[in-house]
Amino acid sequence: MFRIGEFSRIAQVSGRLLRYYDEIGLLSPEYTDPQTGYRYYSAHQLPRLNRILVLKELGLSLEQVARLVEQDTSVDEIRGMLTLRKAQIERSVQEEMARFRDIEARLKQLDVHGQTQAPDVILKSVPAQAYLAVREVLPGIDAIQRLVENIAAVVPAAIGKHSVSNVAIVIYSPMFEPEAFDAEVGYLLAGKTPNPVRLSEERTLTVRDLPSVEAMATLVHVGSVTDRHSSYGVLGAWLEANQYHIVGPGREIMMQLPGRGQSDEAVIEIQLPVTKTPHT
Amino acid sequence: MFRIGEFSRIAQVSGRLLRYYDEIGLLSPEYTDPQTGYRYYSAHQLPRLNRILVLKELGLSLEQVARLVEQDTSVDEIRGMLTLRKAQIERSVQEEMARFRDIEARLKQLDVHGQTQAPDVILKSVPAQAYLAVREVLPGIDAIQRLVENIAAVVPAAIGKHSVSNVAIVIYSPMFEPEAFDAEVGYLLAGKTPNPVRLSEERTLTVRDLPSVEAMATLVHVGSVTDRHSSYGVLGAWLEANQYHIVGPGREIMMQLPGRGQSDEAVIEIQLPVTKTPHT
DNA sequence: CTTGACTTTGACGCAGCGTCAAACTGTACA
DNA sequence: TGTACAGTTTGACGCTGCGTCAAAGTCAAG
Repeated sequence: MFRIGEFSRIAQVSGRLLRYYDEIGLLSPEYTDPQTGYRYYSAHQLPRLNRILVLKELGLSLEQVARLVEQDTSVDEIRGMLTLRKAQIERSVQEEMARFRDIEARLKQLDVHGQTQAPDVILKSVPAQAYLAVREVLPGIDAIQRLVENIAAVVPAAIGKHSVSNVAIVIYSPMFEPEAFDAEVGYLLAGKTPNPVRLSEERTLTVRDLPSVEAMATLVHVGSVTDRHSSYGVLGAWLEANQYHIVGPGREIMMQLPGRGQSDEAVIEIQLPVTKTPHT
Repeated sequence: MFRIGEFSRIAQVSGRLLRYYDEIGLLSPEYTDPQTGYRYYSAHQLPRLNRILVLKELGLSLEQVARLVEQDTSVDEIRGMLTLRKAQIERSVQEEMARFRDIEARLKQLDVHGQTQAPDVILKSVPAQAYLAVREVLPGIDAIQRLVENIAAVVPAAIGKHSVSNVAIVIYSPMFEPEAFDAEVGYLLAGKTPNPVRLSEERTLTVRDLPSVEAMATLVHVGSVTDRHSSYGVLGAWLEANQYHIVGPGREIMMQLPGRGQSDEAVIEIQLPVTKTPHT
């Protein structure tokens, strides 16, 4: 019989660990003196402790380890837990390697451009959204901008400030036709769905539904509304580097409209629906 | 300006996270109402939040993230932290893959033998140890066993129970010569170094030094002293599976001597010094 | 009997929030 | 103008697996 100090030296573990395992019932000393509380371990408990240690090193939780070291655990259950853990490891290795590549890309960017200020791309899923908008083919980006301002001036007043959230644009035309934008412009809705809003003789905003998107590569553009292309460039580079490609119409959410003084900074979240490119 | 709820929906994070980041000074709202404590966030804070989120996803601690998002952090420091993290990831991937292989081996063992009771191999380093022993070439395992019993009966009484720890055997002959064991037998010492002990006319135990070993593959054998070979088999299989090979004399530490009733179970830790086999 | 090495229980700390709980605030509607 | 309800505040505990004191009790040697 060993006292806790000697036993811990033999097994190369700390006394605190042994006390903790006793506390949670994972490994109790063979005998505990009821007077003094002193713990006495036997050499026969070493195999159990060792098994606990190796299972723990495999990354299993102590709760799982506790199940596995009970001898009444069926072989099937053991197999199940190990198989599960194996799958977890596979996933975590994949994730770690993705992080690794991401860090490498950032380091390369640091070396090449010396810049640390590129906006960050975030991959997220967005839910379906009610949308009060009008779809049109517009002759240029400034036409869109005027329409946005027009809508921003009229709509909140018409249906109540509290039931709209942000101005959003959905761009259906391929990115590279600057002369004929096929786009939807309008407000994302927050509260209950309102009636259509007449903007002018030719334009009426109606309620539509923006579908949910599982994987949306997004980035927040801050600055002038006219130089969004740089942000699109960053997004495009990210897609390429991370093996994604575009699978639908992009969106732009105007988190903050530019001030009328025209030099005020706008904040726009650019969103592109994507899927993982099957890697060769 | 958004209140915390809307801002958290926009950024796809929980309100609790935003409050926590405020608390630790990582991201504070642009304005906090001094009367009510209400937090008001601006769209311009989204890029910072997003940067925090991606850096966190890279596995950096919030403390590190806090450094990186301060704009007065030098490019070199950023490079250093990312490079460090990259190295960490490499290590952790290696470890995960080792665990993966270990689990696979255990699953295979489950399938083939249906057994869950094989003793567990533990890799550890052992420190140098004072050792009171005699070295001899013995004609067989039972001769060793008798010598062990002889020593166990004489030595503790001679130099005091408290200054010895366990009987140990060091085996210098290659494992496969059952007829001529070149071995050291004696006691590991705990307290101060004693004088030599005369065991019989021909045999005297002297104090030596067991060198420290960095990597020792160990396993605890429980049962009869005569069937240690099965445990050696397990150890050998482990070495092969994990790409280790033996680089020195093995040891056996008798954690628990067998009872005189001869059927009593002994507990022996078998130790083999190893190094990693360079993989092709 | 004293001393010094060991051991006991108890408590806090860690990282990064999730998850209540109790008490306020803001606002839409009647 | 009152009220109901949704949103917000601070505060606290929980989680995982122990490491690290601290104060108080125990053991064995001299």
